Amino acid sequence: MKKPLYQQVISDLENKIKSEMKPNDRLPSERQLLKEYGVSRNTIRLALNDLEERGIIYRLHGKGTFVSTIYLDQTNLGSMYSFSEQMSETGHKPTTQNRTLELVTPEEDVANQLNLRAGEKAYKLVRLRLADGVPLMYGETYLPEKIFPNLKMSDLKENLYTVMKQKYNEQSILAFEDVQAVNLDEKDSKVLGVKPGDASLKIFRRAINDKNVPIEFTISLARGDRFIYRSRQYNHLV
Amino acid sequence: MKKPLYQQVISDLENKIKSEMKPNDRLPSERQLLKEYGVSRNTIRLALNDLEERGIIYRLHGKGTFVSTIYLDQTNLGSMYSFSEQMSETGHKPTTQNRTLELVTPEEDVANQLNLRAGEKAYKLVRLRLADGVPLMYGETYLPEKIFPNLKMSDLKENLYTVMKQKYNEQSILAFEDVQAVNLDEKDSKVLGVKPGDASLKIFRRAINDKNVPIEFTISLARGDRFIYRSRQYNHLV
DNA sequence: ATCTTTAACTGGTTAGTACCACATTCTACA
DNA sequence: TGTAGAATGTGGTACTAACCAGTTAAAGAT
Repeated sequence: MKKPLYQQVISDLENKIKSEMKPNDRLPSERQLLKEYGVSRNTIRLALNDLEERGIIYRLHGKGTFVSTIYLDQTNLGSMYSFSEQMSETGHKPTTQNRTLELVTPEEDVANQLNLRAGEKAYKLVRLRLADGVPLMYGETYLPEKIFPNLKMSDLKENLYTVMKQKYNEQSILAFEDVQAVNLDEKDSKVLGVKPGDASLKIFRRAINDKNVPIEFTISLARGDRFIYRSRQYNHLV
Repeated sequence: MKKPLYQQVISDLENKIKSEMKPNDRLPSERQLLKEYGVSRNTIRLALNDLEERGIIYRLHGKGTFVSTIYLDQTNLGSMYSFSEQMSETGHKPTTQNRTLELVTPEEDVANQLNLRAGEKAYKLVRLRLADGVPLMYGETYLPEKIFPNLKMSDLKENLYTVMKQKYNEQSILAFEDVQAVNLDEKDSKVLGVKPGDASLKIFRRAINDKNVPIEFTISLARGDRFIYRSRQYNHLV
């Protein structure tokens, strides 16, 4: 499985930027890059578009293409829609401890979030996420039984979203996330390995599939000193 | 001032989608669109890229291009891009105290976020936001002088984004927001009217205009017990 | 010397063509 | 009557070739 050309250019430029360049340094012009890599300008621009979109570079008409500043700070871990992906991207080794998986009748608030009727059950999955071996995030995930029947711990060796897709052909198109700051209590602070009272991000995530049916509800606690929630907002007002 | 072709295609497609199409409807194929609009495939793909990036459409290799589900639901508030709007929608009376506005040479990290060169100045605006008279959020906003020359306190009777648009014809298309949980120190806790050590959301916002030029950088502190950061995540990963 | 013009950069837009990879349908062979 | 395979449609990648539109610095005129 060989990568497309422009993705190779992306990787290469990204590495060079990371290792050899400083913020606001100028990159070679598009016409120079085209010669260096032996590809067309189209391909170069595809690669640069990607880097620009991800905030790694910025372009100024008539002046050139430059290294952004935001890129370097490693602490930027991004929003949590896929913990493992984001970790890998930022060069950290992500691990997940699946602690418990049980079939429960959820509390009313959780049931509401999942549009469950009285008595309908859901799987409750408790996970601890670590980066480079350090606890970073603790999460309780609820998955409706009617959508994910017969879910097993052994399924969860894979990424959760992979399991959803492959075993159940379910996929989250849209997720709503609410983020709140809380002071950790004794118990939770112990789990995350910090002091009681330390600030923590509490993230509520509600994911729905393409038919607007809720398929996941997760409550997470993330260490305030190590986790940054990142999102991007588009304003298409026109 | 005539728009580029592909932007016309974007507007036109966007209108059609809004007025005539339903979620998951299929758009004409790229090769059909190319004939309809009398432009090259390159141009069509540029337009579709934009719509895809903004979550309005999604593409499936071999199958076609489709209308996303998210676009319809009007609740387009996304996040905190406009404090006042959001508050009104939730039924609270928002007020803003503009405390200070001064022209400063920002620290390096702020300068970097705004892509300012050494010595370039920015307006620093300090604001306190209240809901129903209770302090809720404290924010420092930096605005590049070269983009907003001659900014005055009296301009700020209006909503900041209204001023940007009307006085300077600037508009933020995309904003990156990083959200972190912190424990408040003595000073900040006093401003927000809570106890030192209380958890708070620290929000970094970097907004750029349609030319990818940073036009705003804001650092906010929001009361953890009263403020929830809300966002939505689209996954058309397939 | 100073100002104006021009030339030579930069990224931005557009056209046209070709082929690849995935998905579906139609067709021909067993 | 199936089933393998071809044909056709979709988006994805890639190249070539121009020209447009800002920016900067060199060349020229005053």
